[in-house]
Amino acid sequence: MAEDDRPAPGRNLTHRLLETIGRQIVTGHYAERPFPTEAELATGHRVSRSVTREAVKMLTAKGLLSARPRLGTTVQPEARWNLFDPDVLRWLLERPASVSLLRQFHQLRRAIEPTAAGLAAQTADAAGLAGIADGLVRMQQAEQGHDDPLEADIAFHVAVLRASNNPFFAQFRDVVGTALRFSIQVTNRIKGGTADVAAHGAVLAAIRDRDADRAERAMLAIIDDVSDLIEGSAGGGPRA
Amino acid sequence: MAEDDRPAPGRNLTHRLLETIGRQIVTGHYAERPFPTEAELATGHRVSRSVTREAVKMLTAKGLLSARPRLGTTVQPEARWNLFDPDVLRWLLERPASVSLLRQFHQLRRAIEPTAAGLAAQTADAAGLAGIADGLVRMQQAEQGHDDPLEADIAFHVAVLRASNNPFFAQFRDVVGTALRFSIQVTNRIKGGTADVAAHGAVLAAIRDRDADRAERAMLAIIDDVSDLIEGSAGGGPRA
DNA sequence: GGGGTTTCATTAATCATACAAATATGCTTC
DNA sequence: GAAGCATATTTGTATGATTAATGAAACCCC
Repeated sequence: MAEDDRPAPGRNLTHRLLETIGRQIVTGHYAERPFPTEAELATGHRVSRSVTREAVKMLTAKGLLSARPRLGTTVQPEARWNLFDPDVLRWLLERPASVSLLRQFHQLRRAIEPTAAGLAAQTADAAGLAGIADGLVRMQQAEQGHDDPLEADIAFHVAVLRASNNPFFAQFRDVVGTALRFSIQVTNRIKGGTADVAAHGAVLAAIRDRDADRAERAMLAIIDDVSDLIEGSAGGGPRA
Repeated sequence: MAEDDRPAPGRNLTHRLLETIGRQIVTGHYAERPFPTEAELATGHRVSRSVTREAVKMLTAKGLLSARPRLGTTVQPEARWNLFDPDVLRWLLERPASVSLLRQFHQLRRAIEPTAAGLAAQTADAAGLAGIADGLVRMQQAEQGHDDPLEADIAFHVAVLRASNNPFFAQFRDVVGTALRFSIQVTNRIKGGTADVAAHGAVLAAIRDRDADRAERAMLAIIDDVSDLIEGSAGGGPRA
């Protein structure tokens, strides 16, 4: 038993078990075999029932599990999972065939980020603008080796989401961060060119000018640029 | 104690407590006063500590709480909440000043749904098309009093999200459903006109024709139509 | 034999209690 | 004052007993 029971670091036993089981579920470990009962989980992972129950309850809260007396604990269909949960998102990356996942990320970014940029142009306050400007500065510094280019890029995009002044858009910070970190792995060293920083600068300029339409288009250009790399060279979909 | 401790129906004690505390947190009950300790929660709600801990763990999983020894349990800043969690979404509606929330919903729908319609036009399979068509039929029947117009409307929009073949877009079914149900309350009886069904029919037609661009625009028209009602008559933002 | 009802076994749900670990707080000491 | 230490508080972990829900099997009546 416990064939995938790597220690999985965490603050306490419950979080460690949460990580272990969550990863197992998302990676399809229980796709065929039935999910164990409370007692089996507890003995299998050498923890008490309290710890087991609390971990199961957390996974239930994230939509991954469902527990009912007599029926036992069962894995929920994937459609019920809270995909925007940071933990679930992280576990998703650990399963194979994730190129399609990256494509889905970018389809989502394509919908969200241009609109967020447009909203930012309409509603961003001083703090919001400062955050975006700071992200751009970091990207410029990264070009000269004074900052991490990936983290700077993420900071810029997250700042735009925040500046939209809509908490729902801000929720996508994890998705965007994950997608960008993941892009690097797949397309292997795509960012860092000067053209890229210029394109980001264009977004900031449009937002500063309160030109929502231009901000949208500028952001869309950035994302399509990456999408093209992912698709090979098949072009970026609709909107001819 | 327990001034907002309505029974809150639920399968079991843990879920009942989850509902009660979750609603209290989201509605700002603990904005000023400190969050109680485990022991206080247990005695205050007349349940055992196990039940309390499991409810707290579920709220932690949804990003609403954070617990550390000696520090106690504290409410997380709103930016950490998993706003797309169906429970959190539902609790959000119970707090006042929700007109801005409705506006935020529609800003999100405006970003998501047109893109989803475009993707559906590109990738929808037979089942996806059938789902959308079924939603449209229900709307037509609702017009003649044979179905609930609100539920039919929701079914249509959710079907489009599903047909996008991107699980992330499908996640927004709760947001869209919530937004539509909520719209009814605020704008009071806006749907049901024949023009509305025709607009939805246009979306389906575009998707059937595999015309992504037209599908996007048709869906955008539907959403902007509702947005205009929400904003009074201030028009729908960018994209002149 | 068929259809409904009851019983039963299984499993999660709940309660209660004990002890362990972490860590702010305040005291003590230098 | 500053550093170190004792202590009290709060969450974390473990365990045993009991209750409630429920699918499945046994059963009974027709």
